[in-house]
Amino acid sequence: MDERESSPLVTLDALRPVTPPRNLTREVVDRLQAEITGGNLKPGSRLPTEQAMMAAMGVSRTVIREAVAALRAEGLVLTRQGVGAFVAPDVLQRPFRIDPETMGSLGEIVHVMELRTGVEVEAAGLAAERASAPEKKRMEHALKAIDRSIKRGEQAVDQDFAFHFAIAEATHNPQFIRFLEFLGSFIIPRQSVRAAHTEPAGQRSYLETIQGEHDRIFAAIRDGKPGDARIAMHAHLMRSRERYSRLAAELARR
Amino acid sequence: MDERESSPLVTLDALRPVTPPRNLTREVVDRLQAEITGGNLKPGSRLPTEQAMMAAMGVSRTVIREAVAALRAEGLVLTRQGVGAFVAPDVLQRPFRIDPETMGSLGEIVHVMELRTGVEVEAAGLAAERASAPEKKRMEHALKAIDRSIKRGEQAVDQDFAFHFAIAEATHNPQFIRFLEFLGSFIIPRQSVRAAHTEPAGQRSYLETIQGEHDRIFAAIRDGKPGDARIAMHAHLMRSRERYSRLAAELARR
DNA sequence: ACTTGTCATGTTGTACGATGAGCATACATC
DNA sequence: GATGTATGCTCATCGTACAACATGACAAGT
Repeated sequence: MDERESSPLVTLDALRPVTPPRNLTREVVDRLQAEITGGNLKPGSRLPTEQAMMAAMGVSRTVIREAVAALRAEGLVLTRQGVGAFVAPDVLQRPFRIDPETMGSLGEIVHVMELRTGVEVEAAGLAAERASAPEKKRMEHALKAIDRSIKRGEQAVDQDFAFHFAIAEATHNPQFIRFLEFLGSFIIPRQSVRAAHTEPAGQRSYLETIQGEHDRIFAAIRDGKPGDARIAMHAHLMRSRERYSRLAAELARR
Repeated sequence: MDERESSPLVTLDALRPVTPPRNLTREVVDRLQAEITGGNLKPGSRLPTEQAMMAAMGVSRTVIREAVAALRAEGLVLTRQGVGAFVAPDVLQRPFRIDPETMGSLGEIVHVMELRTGVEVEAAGLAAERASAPEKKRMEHALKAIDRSIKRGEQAVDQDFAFHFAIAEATHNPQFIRFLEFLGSFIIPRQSVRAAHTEPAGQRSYLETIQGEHDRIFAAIRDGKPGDARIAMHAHLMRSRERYSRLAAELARR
């Protein structure tokens, strides 16, 4: 019996990356955050002074200050020079996040696409009400850029996004622009999955079908028909969603 | 002519809270963040050393360290003692935030409501496709709770939200639930403005009108009609938006 | 009585020096 | 080639000092 084969250090469980240790700043952030979210430190209330926290936690002022800077960046705390640090009044207003880890699952991608559908349908309706002539021109240019990309045998990913972005801009509502930018971070995995499952000839036909849908969306916006724009955008995004729903179902069967 | 009446300091425009100055840490955070989100500092790439940044920006190491702590808290940067600070690999996947400061403006409230419209319209359509019998029951109970609150002379704020929340749950998509929770943080100012501008008798009539709209939404969902659900929800939220658009226009004229 | 000015005290913001801890690389040894 | 050691670099923490800001108390003026 070889000794090395029974050593626990040779098992796969041990041979994985070592997690870096937490530093003191992280520890202080977590403690203060727990006090805030746990309700012991109410919105608007004043945190202990730096000196008091130093004494109570046994760390230097640097660690306290860096922790407060971190909490400030997270929007949990406001500081006023000469006065003190305070729990932010709107502390419960946390950001909306999509965990990138969940985007590895096709089912989760579909969920995000459903959310996107709602936002983009409403954007199309608002754009039809509000788009200026230059903004309509921009959409038209974006459509032409998609055409050119398809002719070159490319997938028109960036150009596709630019078209949708132009619609968001035409809403004259910065929240739509920002939300689409936010969602833009999560579009890439979708595109790569598309590339992986479509043959070149079928892919071009597919892209041209999508471009037809784009044309219908644009026509409704150009002609100032919000209802038509919504319907066209909804149909366009519904088709993409169905494709991914089918993929998700196939993978679930494996 | 009294001198004080012509002094510019007596006008309402000057007599508002003075914005505290940005500190150096904030300045450094914004600069580094711009480099990261602007693409000059790629995910995984190493930031300049603390000494280099001190020299380049003309600030002390304290300011640099506090800025890096803030960026770390926002997930943009990872630090390794002895090695350096690095742009986080998944840096482009940022949270979606609504700045609470902007919610003091009625125009911005309308923007957020427009975004919410898109999400809730799609949620209503999906709920009509997917709601189970218990979930429909939950919506029905929520409607009854609104009725009871109105009869008591209350504004049914929480009950109203519960009805919309039940719809989001019936989508079987956690992103809708999470987004509505996220938006829930911003609903309160809307409710308070509503209270300030409606007389008691008109308010009850208004709430009953809204409840009629809720009934139409619920009927479409219960009967499994996604198109009708979307139209009813859109009409419901459009009316709220128009009210606030009118308020914003009135305030702009003052 | 009310308003303005001054001063003392407290608190955050910034800067700097020092030491320790962790990491990567270079070089020596086997 | 593998292992051990030394060195230099960089972040983490601590401590001191001064600047800037804010608040409250008290005095002086009207």
